[in-house]
Amino acid sequence: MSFDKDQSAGYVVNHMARLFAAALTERIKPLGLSTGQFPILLQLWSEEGLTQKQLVERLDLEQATIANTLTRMERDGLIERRPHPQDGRAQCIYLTVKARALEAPATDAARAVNEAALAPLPPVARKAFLRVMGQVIDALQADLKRKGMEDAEGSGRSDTAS
Amino acid sequence: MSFDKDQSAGYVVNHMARLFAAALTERIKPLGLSTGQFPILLQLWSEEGLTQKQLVERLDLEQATIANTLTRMERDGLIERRPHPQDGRAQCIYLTVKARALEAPATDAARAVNEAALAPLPPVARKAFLRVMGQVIDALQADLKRKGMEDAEGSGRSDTAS
DNA sequence: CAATGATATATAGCGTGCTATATACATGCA
DNA sequence: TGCATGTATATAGCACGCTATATATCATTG
Repeated sequence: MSFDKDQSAGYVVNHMARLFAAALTERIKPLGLSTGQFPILLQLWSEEGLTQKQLVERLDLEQATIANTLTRMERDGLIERRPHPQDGRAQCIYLTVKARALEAPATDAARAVNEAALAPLPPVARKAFLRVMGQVIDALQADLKRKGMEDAEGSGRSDTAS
Repeated sequence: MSFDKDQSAGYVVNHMARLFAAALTERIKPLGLSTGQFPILLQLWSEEGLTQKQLVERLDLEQATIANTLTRMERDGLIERRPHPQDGRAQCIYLTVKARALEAPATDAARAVNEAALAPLPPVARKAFLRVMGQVIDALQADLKRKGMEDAEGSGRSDTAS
């Protein structure tokens, strides 16, 4: 019957995610960074010269999302796109000196956010929290995959209706 | 030193939130609804005729966000904005017949998403998960409040620097 | 009653993420 | 070689959420 949003996992997760984003924004805005750039920077700090395709494979984001974020990062002087030596369609993404210098302060900022968010939880509960979120992520990915297949089949055969 | 995104609460929460949104979108798109409309509908299903201000107070969203979503909902034939009888600045938001009819299927869809997401968790763990998320939300809100005050003070007095 | 300040809503502008589609280059096969 | 197909990136267009600001009305006070 009734639907209490504060008891709905989806609602609470969304709210929590927006608060995480706000807290991270507060801390990295002074560095000239924004939240969407963070995952890409994280990847490039550990492995530079990747193509956009490789970034897409490593981050759980769509190609178009990454392309747009890269454009903003180029505009902001964080990355350079250099032509790929073998493949004329591809580009290799390199960090600027400026972006390389931000690794320590930016990861410190992210750690501070996590620390603030998990402050009320003892270490064991923190690990449990991450583990549970991993399970939920897996369950949702399975659900999306299942749903996608159902919908694709349904258009060809209609005997699944009964 | 290293920063593993899959061990970072902020990253994982963001990922999980996007999956929740995708799963809900799959299920309510056939109803002609989108995720951002959901919290507003939930509120109006239980209490119609509210003003925008009252919605802002009840939902953890900014006024501008709600105003824009209401405009899209009006466009989609889900709500009507009627002038407030006493206050010429305000409007009362009413659901259309169409929107009222969507309560059962839409809340069913949301319940199905939560069920799919929490499927791997036994009931006790589900409750614990919600409880922990509540704690994290409180901690982040406290952090944002603290941060906001610090920044405001800092511009007036500089003796906090040492 | 007029001016001032507060309040309700709207708008501008941006970042993030998505789907769908266009474009440009690569590759493989007739 | 040339054409079809595939792949890497770009672009269009949208929803959602935010901050900052404009506008219109209310309420208060001189």
